[in-house]
Amino acid sequence: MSAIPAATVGRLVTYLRVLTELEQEGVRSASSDDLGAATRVSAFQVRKDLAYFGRFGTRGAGYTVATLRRELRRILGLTRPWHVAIVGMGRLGQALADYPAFDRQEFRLVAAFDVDPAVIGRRIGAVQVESLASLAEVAAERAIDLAFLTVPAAAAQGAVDALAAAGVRGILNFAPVVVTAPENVRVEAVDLSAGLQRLTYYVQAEPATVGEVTG
Amino acid sequence: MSAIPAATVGRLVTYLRVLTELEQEGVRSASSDDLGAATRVSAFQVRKDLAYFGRFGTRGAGYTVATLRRELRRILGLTRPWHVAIVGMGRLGQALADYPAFDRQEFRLVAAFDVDPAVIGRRIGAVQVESLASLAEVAAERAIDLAFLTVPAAAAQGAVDALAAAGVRGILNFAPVVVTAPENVRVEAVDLSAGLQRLTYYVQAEPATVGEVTG
DNA sequence: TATTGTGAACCGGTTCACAGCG
DNA sequence: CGCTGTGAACCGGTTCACAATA
Repeated sequence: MSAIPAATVGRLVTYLRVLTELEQEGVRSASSDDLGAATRVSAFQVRKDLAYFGRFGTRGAGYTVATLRRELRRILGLTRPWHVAIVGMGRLGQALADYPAFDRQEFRLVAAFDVDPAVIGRRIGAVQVESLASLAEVAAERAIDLAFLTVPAAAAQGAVDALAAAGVRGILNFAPVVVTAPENVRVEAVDLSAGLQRLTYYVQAEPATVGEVTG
Repeated sequence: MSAIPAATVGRLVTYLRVLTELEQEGVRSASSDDLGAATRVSAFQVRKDLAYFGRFGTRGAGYTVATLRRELRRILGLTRPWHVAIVGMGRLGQALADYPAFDRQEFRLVAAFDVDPAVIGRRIGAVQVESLASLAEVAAERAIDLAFLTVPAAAAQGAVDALAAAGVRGILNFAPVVVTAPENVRVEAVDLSAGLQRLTYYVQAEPATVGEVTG
């Protein structure tokens, strides 16, 4: 009932990965126990997560790998190609242009933008870098669905506004700032520096295992 | 009491960011309301998060920016320099070598490793790429605390094992796999492809805003 | 018999209201 | 008087036990 927990969506992604591996290895079926072991999640949790979306298993036998994989791909929206743009062609943006997912069918890099005249015009990966000023025009023309946002923190909010105005539906934000977007634009953060700082917290807090209050 | 919620640790990082900005702008004090507005968190939550670690505010007046910032840096373990290595010098590893945090004091890039002879020996950023085989030796010599793991998914678990054996305490895992590490080694994931797939889930699930069950 | 699917119990994080205090 | 600090209420996600069933 009601909405799906965000944590569930995150786990679906990892189940799908495992199923893809299993399929490649020729494994035909897997139990919630198997999936749980591979993803470090309890078998209860696996079943509950899947139950939000329907009944995919066979009692007594588990899940058919190919079927469940297909269902998860459908649930996660991976059955149609997504047009992706990279905004900000610094080091990180350039590295992302070679992201292996762009070789497969689901994600297609269709544009790259920057404000720096020294970068604009250069061909990187499959695309040529264009001026951010042409975003609206290009977004309409090539039906950009999603964007990788790899601009400096100070420029992130402005870029989000421009992307939202251009009709982009989802943004993967690599900039270390909290940005605000309209209701109809989804932002997911991939935050390296936050991860790094969480890491130092836990590492220095050891050996108390889970982060003792230092008082 | 007991352990600190992981979500709290994540939010501390964003509070710290905001405090750093405020300090640069010359702002002297901030209320939990101010911090909450800037980080998109309720003021209640801000106060509760901080209360896990002590009393940092002044009733009626809010928090002194400089003081709270110093305390959060201490709590997050950012008062001493951390020695970081990058394992896997593909595109992403190379991009990370230029990560701005390495210009500041808290994080120092002290080594870079790869298995590819074509890359070993090349100077990238502040370091020269070394063979992964020399990890144990180099880790001891340069007191590597943390590692950025940017190897292919298939190589990730092996690298984690090697890093753990070499005494590395924390790993920022960029590979799209769930890895297992000993108790005393903390792993934080920075997972681009997972973020991308969560994004497609939410974007396709619109316009039902929070992801309606499709049945 | 083995394993799923699920209502109910549990637990922990978030929200809240207000007491405490500068 | 304003804003923090916090015990209690609330809510939602996780865990669990077991009924359903191939």
